Amino acid sequence: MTSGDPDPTTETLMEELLRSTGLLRRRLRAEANPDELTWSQLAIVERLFRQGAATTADLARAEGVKPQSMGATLAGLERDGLVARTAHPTDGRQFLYALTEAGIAARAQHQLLKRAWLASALARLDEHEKESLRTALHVIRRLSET
Amino acid sequence: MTSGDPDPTTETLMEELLRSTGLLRRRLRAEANPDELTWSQLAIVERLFRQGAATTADLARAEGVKPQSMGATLAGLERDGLVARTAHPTDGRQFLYALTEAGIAARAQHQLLKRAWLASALARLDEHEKESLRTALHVIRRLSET
DNA sequence: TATTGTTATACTCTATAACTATA
DNA sequence: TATAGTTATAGAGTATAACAATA
Repeated sequence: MTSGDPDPTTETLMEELLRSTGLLRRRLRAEANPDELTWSQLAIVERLFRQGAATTADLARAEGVKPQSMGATLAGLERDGLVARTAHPTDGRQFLYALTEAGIAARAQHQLLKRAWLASALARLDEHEKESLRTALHVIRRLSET
Repeated sequence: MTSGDPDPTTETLMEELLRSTGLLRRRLRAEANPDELTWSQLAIVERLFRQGAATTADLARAEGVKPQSMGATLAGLERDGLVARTAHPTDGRQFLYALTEAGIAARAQHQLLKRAWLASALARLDEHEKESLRTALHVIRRLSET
C-alpha cells in the first residue's frame, strides 16, 4: 500500500488543532463568571441582534446544529428573559424569536466586559498572528463544509 | 472612553474561530461510527502509545483537564479493555495506565481508517493551507496558555 | 499538610426518536 | 406528505465538592 497512511503530519495537524481549540474552549469557560452568557448563547444573541427576529429552524441552520438542540438553547435564553417569541404572521407552526430589552442589555454588557483574560490575550497578538488566525479560519470553515 | 471596545474585529475573530471549530467538531462527531474511539479517547491512546505508561494526574496535566475528568475518560477506556492499570512501583496512591493489546490494535485500526471524510477533506488542502493551519495552531496554543 | 485518586453530583452541548400541530 | 416545534432520553465532556489513602 503506497497511500494508506497518506500524510502522517496532516493527521497530527488535525489532532493538534482539535486539542488546542479544546484547550482554548475549556480555558474560556473556566474564566467565565457563573452569570455570564455561554458562548453558544452569546452566538445566538449576537445573531439576533444583527439580523433581527428568526425562527428555531433558521438559527439551527445558521449555527449548524439540529433544530432540537437550538430549541434547547433558546429555551434557556427564554427562561432567563433574554429572548421572547411571537407567533409567525403567516405560518402557525413557527415562532419568531427576538431579543428582549434584557437581551439587548446583556449583549451590550458582554460587548463591554467580554472575558477579561481573553481581551488581554488578544491584545498581545501582533497583526501577523491575527492574520494567520483569519486565514486558518477560512480553511477550517472549508473543512467543516466538505 | 478611548479603548473600552479595543478591537471589534479581533472579538469577531475569536467568536468566528470558536464557531468554526465547534462546527468542525460537531461534523467530526457526526461522521464517526458508534464503535469508534472519540477524539478525547484517541488523544489518550496516542499519548500512551508514544510515551508508555502514565498516571491519571500526568495525563490530566498533559491534556489540560482536571484529574477527575481524566479519571472518567480513563474509566471508559478501561471498561472497554483498551487500557489497564498496574500499581505504581513506589507510590501506593498512584496507578500506571498502559495500553492493552486491544488498545494497541484499536490505535492501529484508527491510524488506518481514521475518519473517512476527514482524510478526503485534508487531502484537498494545498500546502499553503496546511501551513496556515500550522501557524494558527501555535497562536491558539499561546492564547490558551496565557 | 499536600497529593493521588474516587465518588457523587451537576451543567453544557449535542444527538436521536417519537410526538403534535400545521402546511 | 412534509415541515416546525416539543418532549423525552441519552451520551460526551467537563466541572466542583467531599472523601479516603498515602506521602
